[in-house]
Amino acid sequence: VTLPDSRRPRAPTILDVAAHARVSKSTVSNVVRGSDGVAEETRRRVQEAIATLGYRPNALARQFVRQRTTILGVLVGDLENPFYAEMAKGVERYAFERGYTAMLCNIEGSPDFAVSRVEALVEQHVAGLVFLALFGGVDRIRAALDPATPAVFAGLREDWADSVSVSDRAGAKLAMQHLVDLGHERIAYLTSSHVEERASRGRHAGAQSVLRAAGLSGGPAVYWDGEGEVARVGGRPVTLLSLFKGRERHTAVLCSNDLQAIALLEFADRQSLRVPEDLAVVGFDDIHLAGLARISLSTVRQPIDALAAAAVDTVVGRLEGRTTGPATHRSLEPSLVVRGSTVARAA
Amino acid sequence: VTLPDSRRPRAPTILDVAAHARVSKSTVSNVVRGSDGVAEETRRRVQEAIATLGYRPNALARQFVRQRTTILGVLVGDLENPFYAEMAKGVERYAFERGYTAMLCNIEGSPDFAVSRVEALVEQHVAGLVFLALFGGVDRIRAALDPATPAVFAGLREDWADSVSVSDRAGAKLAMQHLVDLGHERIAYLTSSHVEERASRGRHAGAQSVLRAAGLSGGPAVYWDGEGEVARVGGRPVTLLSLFKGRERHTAVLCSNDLQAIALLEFADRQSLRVPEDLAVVGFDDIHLAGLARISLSTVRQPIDALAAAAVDTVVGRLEGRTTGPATHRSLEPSLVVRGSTVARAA
DNA sequence: ATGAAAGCGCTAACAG
DNA sequence: CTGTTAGCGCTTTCAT
Repeated sequence: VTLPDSRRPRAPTILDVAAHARVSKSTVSNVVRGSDGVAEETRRRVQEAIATLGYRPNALARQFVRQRTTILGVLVGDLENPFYAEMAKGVERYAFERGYTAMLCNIEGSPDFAVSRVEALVEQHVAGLVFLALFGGVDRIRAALDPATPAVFAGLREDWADSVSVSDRAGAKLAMQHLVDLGHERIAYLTSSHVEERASRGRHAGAQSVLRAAGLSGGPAVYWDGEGEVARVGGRPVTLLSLFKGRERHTAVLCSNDLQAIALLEFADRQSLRVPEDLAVVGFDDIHLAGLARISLSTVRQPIDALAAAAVDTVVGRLEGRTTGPATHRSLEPSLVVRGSTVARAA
Repeated sequence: VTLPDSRRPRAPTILDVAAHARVSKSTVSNVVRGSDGVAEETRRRVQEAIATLGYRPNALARQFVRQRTTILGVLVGDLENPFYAEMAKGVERYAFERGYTAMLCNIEGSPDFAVSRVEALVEQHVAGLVFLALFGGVDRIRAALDPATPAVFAGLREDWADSVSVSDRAGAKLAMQHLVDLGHERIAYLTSSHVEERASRGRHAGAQSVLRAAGLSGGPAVYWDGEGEVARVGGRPVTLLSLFKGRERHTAVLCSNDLQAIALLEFADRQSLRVPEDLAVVGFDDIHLAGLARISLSTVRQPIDALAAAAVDTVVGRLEGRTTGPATHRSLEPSLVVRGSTVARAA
């Protein structure tokens, strides 16, 4: 693939352009960077030289001398989760529009992956970081971070850095109130290790508060990873099915994300539990999938595109000096999308 | 966020380490790069200095002097399509395992996006490129490419560069033979602009050959973008429904990818066409989604993880000089996954 | 408005 | 085995 060195003509440098245009390399640099204070006539000559030589600035050299890239590092929870995929897509697009290239790293829910990816990104001197997720070992992550590199959390919140997210409490409340309004009295909150701790706690708290206000009793969070028949309540294993059988059965569930809710629908189908008659299910995120007729999952919608846009805005604001000072926290509004998993469709 | 320059201590450089260890910077460089020919004792001293100073090699400087990065550029068709998301995930992981960082760019099915992303990647001097998709304007893409940067196509084939893919013909044949075996006599081939031309043609050809061999008549490819009621056959609009109604109705469809097949299931549901009784549907890719009980889509499975692994292997092979010479083309085997969209489940 | 010059931190010959 | 040296291509003062 590579030609022998002697035969491959070196790409033209700023020096070649300078010679061709009979100016100094500083002037060429000024023209290339669009700095003002270059005579119109000179600028023209330089641009002509650039064109005829086919000069392309060497990004590596620029990055080196400035000790800064125009790369935005993006930490993705798991690309297989459409929520992250959609967020990642949005972030990539907005970043590109603003002149940054996105470097997506998939941390697959693993703290070790997260740390190694952050280290790689920092080593690359990325201009900024966008976290779409964070699992475990916050200390190790923070240690790997360069304090001069702005970071923003999108779709989740950490106090020590900028963030853009929806209120987990508010979202969970919307969902819970909907279930309570439908007459459900025993409603479980299902979460999993794939959902960030803090987000999950917020959602649980929101759920509890609605239940209390309605005079109903809330239970502890139930952990279920979306496969197998066994869940955990307060660290003790219980069969998932036991939650939905017997006198004390739950008739509705709020899931901590759509993927889990869909897995629960699967489970219900296998167990011949009718949804929504025997079991109402609400998810969280509103991934596209949730809207398919065959899934038809009621869920709490996160404004994914707006989150992505705001997150990019936030880091870029720091990078361009428009924002300084302590961490900012923007909160966007969740909304409820009612579908067939809670309300039987009119036939 | 940034401390005043005077107060932020410059990160230690190779020179500081050299001074501290009382050796020359070349020796430090040799130790850092793991080059042999360094006395054990010296190596120890240097490593100690590195540790006490907390020295971290400056990747930007290295990249600059070598005029090469360890970044792999990855062109993704559309992250919202789980097929690409799963591929991207695999590529990122395998690349990282081999010491490369992946830079994912989403081209969203647009030629302009593709060109601009490739330009950005080339400007960054990525070590290699992995194309998971390619839409239109191949010439513009090739023009933007640096001939010294190896590129590989994963999941699709282009003759002018390395590729790893499954045979579209073989895959389509598996699917078609399945439908023919089930007794279907009028089977449509549905494709869309989101599927690469070449792949789509291969799948259509495979489908046709099975139909001919069975003495059945194949038709032209039907274009449908997954939404709306209107499709196009040979450039002329027809209502999608007309394909499935009347005496000449098709009783089965082979779709060019799973996402389209799922959209077709939606359509069928809306039109009260029963699947598989009135209409059998086969997809292509076998994204996870296809296996959900509520979707249960029969499909042609592409070995996504193997494709990703092989693709990374291929570029890395070029980069490390293990492969030279003309473009290589690896072909992996597709397989058929039969589910409820073609065969009614036993009750 | 333009030019001269000093690096940025590292690699890679080449000498010793 | 270790040190010396010459850049890589660009940005950025600082003179002119």
